[in-house]
Amino acid sequence: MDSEKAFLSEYNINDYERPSLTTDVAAFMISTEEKQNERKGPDNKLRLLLIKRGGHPFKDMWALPGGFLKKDETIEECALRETFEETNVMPTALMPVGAFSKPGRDPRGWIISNAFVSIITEESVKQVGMDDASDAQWFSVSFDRDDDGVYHLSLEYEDVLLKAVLAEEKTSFGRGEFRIIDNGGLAFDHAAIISRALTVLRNEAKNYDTIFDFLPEKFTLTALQRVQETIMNVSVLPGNFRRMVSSYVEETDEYVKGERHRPAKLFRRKKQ
Amino acid sequence: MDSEKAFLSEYNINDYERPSLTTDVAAFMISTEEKQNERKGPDNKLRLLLIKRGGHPFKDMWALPGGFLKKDETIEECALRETFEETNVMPTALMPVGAFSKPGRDPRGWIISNAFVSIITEESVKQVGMDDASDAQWFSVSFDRDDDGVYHLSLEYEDVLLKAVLAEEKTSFGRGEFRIIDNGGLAFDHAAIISRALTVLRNEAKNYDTIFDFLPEKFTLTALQRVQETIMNVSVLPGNFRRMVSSYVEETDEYVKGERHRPAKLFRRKKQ
DNA sequence: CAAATAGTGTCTCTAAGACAATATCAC
DNA sequence: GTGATATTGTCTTAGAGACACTATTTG
Repeated sequence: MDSEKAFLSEYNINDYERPSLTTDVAAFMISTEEKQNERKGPDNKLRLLLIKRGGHPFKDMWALPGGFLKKDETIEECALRETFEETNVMPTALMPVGAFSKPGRDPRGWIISNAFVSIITEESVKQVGMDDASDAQWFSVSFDRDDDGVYHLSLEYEDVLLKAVLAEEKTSFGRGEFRIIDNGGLAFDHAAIISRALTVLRNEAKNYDTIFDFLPEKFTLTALQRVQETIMNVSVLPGNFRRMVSSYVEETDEYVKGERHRPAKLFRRKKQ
Repeated sequence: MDSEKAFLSEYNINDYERPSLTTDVAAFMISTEEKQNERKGPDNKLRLLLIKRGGHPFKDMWALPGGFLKKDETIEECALRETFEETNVMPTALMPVGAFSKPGRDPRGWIISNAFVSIITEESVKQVGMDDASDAQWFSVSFDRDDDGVYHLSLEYEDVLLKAVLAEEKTSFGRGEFRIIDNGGLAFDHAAIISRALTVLRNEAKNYDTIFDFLPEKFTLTALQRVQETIMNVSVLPGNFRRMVSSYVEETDEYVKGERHRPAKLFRRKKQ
């Protein structure tokens, strides 16, 4: 096919106008709040990694980590690289959330973003050791639909409270699209990206397949249950939960001792 | 915030190297093959819309409809526009499949594609009236996993037979990624896009929510069942299917008469 | 022993699969 | 009537929710 070679040598990609392409990453973690009262187990919270923007636009507002795609990398590689550069946290798992392309979503111009959900284990966060004065912080997440069908996304870190309000527009498929009513102090359209990311995460957590990424290799079934409950914002009876995940995990012969109650056996994910 | 205004007036997006962005659309239809024997109902086939490439690269090979994103349109609008321009078919529903960004996927250069699944009703195809000599044709689809875990994608239209072979690479999430072993005559990485699109479509069809988009407003339950069975490549007992979709549909008082058997009541989708 | 979590067993309810039986048309 | 699909009902089974009960640790 010499004519194909000839075509390609003539072809100049710069003849056409092009957008910029970014990735944004909604990195979630489950944090274990240490016991506030004696004899009580830990409390779990779903947390989202945000960075305070140091430059324009949206200077000093909070945003998802992410940045511009470089040549010779995939968007997944870009998402990992940017997250690590900006927060020092390296995600272990990435899941696509979708593309955001509405004209005007970025005041700098024609910029399309491909967004991802990622999952970080508490272990790896502790290793990084996040500075309180850092620009990157873990915000606790709450996301609910009120009786009028309006969604409220609240993100909280120490004395910073971001409260965004969104409406869901039905598209031809079941998959809804979020329209921002109040961005609550979040940069760009990140309130909508976060809402969609949470929806994707919850949908995925139904399969008992995603939730393992929040935990270290060996874990107790109770820890696994707390992860599930925290993501889905539901509560399950322990007996039923154990039955439901039983086919996804296998025993080890190790135990967690030293707690003020019966030791729990450690499990690991079963490689099907 | 005058400093933000100042920043934006200084900002020149052309200072950075950018990719080109395209959309590709995997448009599916269920075709009703007319009865080959007397007294027998119609046979259904899942079909995919492909176009024969008129120019380089991959000249004369078959590809998904799609094209470059224009300024001031969303990627969804681009997907609809390009599909209509290239095939004269206007999709009624679009569902995102993901972004394809592996370097080298397009010989013209740095080009990222966002792919969609779309669904076309047989009705609207008949209205368009597709020419046999046209560059756009509906290929019947078969997609199966053999015992070795290798996927075989076969697309057939008259005497054209495209047989692609793919492997599934597990990613950190459940969602697999398809690697092309043999593109079977499909342009670019479209064999992988089609495989992923079929996976997304099948996953979605489980909800009894997507399948209505394949049919006109009023339909018989048997027609609905054939759609479901064709997409999922399974067969269901009629009684059970009726029970399962009963909450998604509502009766009309119209019937389809003139067939050689008991007339079937027409149903419509229930607006929940 | 008390308090707490770990872990097991069982009842119930529901949704889905199998299958049988009846209904109504064209010819 | 015959052959076809339409439509309804019932039996069975698998899985999830509710709940009660036992086990094992620390203080």
